[in-house]
Amino acid sequence: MANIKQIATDMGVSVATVSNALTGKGRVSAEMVERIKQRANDLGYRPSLAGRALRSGQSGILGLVMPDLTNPLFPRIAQHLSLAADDRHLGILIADSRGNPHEQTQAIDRLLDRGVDGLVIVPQKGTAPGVQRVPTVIINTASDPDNAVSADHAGGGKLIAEHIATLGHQHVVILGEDRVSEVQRDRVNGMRKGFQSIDTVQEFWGEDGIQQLVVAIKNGATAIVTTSDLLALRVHSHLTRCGVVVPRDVSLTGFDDLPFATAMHPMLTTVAQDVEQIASLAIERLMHAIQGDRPPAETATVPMRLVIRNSTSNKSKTTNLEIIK
Amino acid sequence: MANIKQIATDMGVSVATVSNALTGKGRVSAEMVERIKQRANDLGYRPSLAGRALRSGQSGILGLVMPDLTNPLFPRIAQHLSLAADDRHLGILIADSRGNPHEQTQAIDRLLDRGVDGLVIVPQKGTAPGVQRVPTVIINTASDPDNAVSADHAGGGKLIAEHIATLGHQHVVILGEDRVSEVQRDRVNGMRKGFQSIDTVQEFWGEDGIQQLVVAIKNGATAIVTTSDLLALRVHSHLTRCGVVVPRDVSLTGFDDLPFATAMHPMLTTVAQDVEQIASLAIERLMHAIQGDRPPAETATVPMRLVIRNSTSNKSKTTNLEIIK
DNA sequence: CACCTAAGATTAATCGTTTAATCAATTTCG
DNA sequence: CGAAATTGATTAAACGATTAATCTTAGGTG
Repeated sequence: MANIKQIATDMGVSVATVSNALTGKGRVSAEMVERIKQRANDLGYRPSLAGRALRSGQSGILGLVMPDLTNPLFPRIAQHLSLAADDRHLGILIADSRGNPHEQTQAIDRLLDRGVDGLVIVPQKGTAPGVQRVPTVIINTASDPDNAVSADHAGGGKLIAEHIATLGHQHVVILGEDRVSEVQRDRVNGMRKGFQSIDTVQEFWGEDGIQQLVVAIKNGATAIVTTSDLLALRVHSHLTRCGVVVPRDVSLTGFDDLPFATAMHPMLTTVAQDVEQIASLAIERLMHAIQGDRPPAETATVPMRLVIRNSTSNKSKTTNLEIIK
Repeated sequence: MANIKQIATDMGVSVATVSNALTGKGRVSAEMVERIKQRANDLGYRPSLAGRALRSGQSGILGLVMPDLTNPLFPRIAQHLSLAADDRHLGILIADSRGNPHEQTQAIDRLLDRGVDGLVIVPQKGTAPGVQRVPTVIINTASDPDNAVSADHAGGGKLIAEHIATLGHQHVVILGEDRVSEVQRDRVNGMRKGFQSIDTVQEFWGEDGIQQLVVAIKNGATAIVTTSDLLALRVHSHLTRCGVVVPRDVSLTGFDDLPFATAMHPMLTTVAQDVEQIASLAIERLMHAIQGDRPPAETATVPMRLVIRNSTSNKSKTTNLEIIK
């Protein structure tokens, strides 16, 4: 591996001159700069980031902590984070917090030990990682007052609820996945706002909730609004098994716009996060913080986008339908 | 940040002694070791990986190159790789090759520039990254002769085909996603092996292939065997729209056992990769190569596992069914 | 012409760790 | 008892880059 000393001796100058020429600092004659760059290029010289890191105290690496790497959102977040980081010549080191808060702090510590310059944390449900030794940005915890970037989950909930309301539904059920998750609660709260003008709003949670659906439909519910696409797929399966047809008998919505949403039949009406903007905002804030600028303390909220497909339709005419089973 | 020199002056010894005490090398009295460790602990000392990396020439970081971070397999690979790496105190740096071969080499270069000790590459469809400056293991290209770890895609194809054959189907169609992908071709080849005793085997590819399905079914096909779960979900949607009921009218299988496979109705019969074993094998080989052991040159093949659910059933009695549309 | 300035380059320290070479003191053994 | 071996510790170099301080030379100025 070619290093700076190699180039220096080749050109008969000091290492300092080479460093200055390559980084554009200090005073080096234009001609010398040119020759040094040429030589560096010929040698295929790549600066040692280890040497640089040691000297500068900065590793050029950001850590990404996810509650669970199999989280369906992880790929997209990772991808856009990675893209945004590439632009700034940063690397992304990943860590899995394996679904429990204790491992989460361990994961953070591992990254810290590696000398990451900053941290992007998607926190475990119900946890709020405290302030760290390095600049940190939290993703997707709307209620966290600290430096955070989040999709506007409440806004998204409101959006999809209003869509349902506009279609004329008067008896709806909100189905959440997990009460512990702040994100899910935010979504549900937003939905309730969007449903203010509606006669009957029921709220169910989890697997039990799915079981109650058919009864609710018998009692007149014409729309089911869920807090996740996976949940919606599960509901769709369950309803199909029970002879309920979406969207003819009941409208159904998801949340997050996962890849399979378009592969379903009917294609799922859902609400999408602008993951790209969230990622670039996160990196931007991190960079500011790393460079010592005081970051804007408030949470950055990124609007969600309603994606209307075929799983929602006007309120069906028949109020009570014949349910099989 | 506490460093080794700090501890040294605190204890009135040389930095070398501290280093030796902490790493367990060299000769230090047991009592001194104890005291130094104690002090290091009190100070919350964490060795600087940058210093260590510079000195040793090893960064303790592995690079993971994926064809596309949104690849549905990515989360699981990343997770298990991350776990296996943690055990060995290694970090995982991710890079996205953004779907094209050119960016793939760029991604590899970026990781190399960062001084990764090894590379795990899940290659772009149809590409075979050459030998790199650092030990490298390729995942999921069964035909690559070099150091590679792969699920036994052909074996998996054979497995699922035999399952269909056992159910009595005599007219089947194989549906592939993309001809360019070696993995997909391996799967299809395996399927053909499992279908040797069967009367009629048709082979379709891509979106066009989906369109031909209904005609094939009209002509007597009773099972559709696909090379991916996502494709199967899409097929299922399409067939449902056409009034074909799975598995009553036709059996359907996927490949990979993605998370949504159990959320479908019927739950998808598919074949699962043992991602955990692939990941740990990959890391293991990488470690051997990094430590200079000559690695086993041949490809490590990890068997796949048949996951029988509800989307497959015995050949239906009616040979030709009335297709709506 | 003497003096000051600026350009262009060098010297040497520094970041934190590892490790080969060395040294002093103690123990072992013929 | 003296030589040799062993133990416990130190010294100093090295890894590759950055950078403040310094030096040398040439050009400009009064």
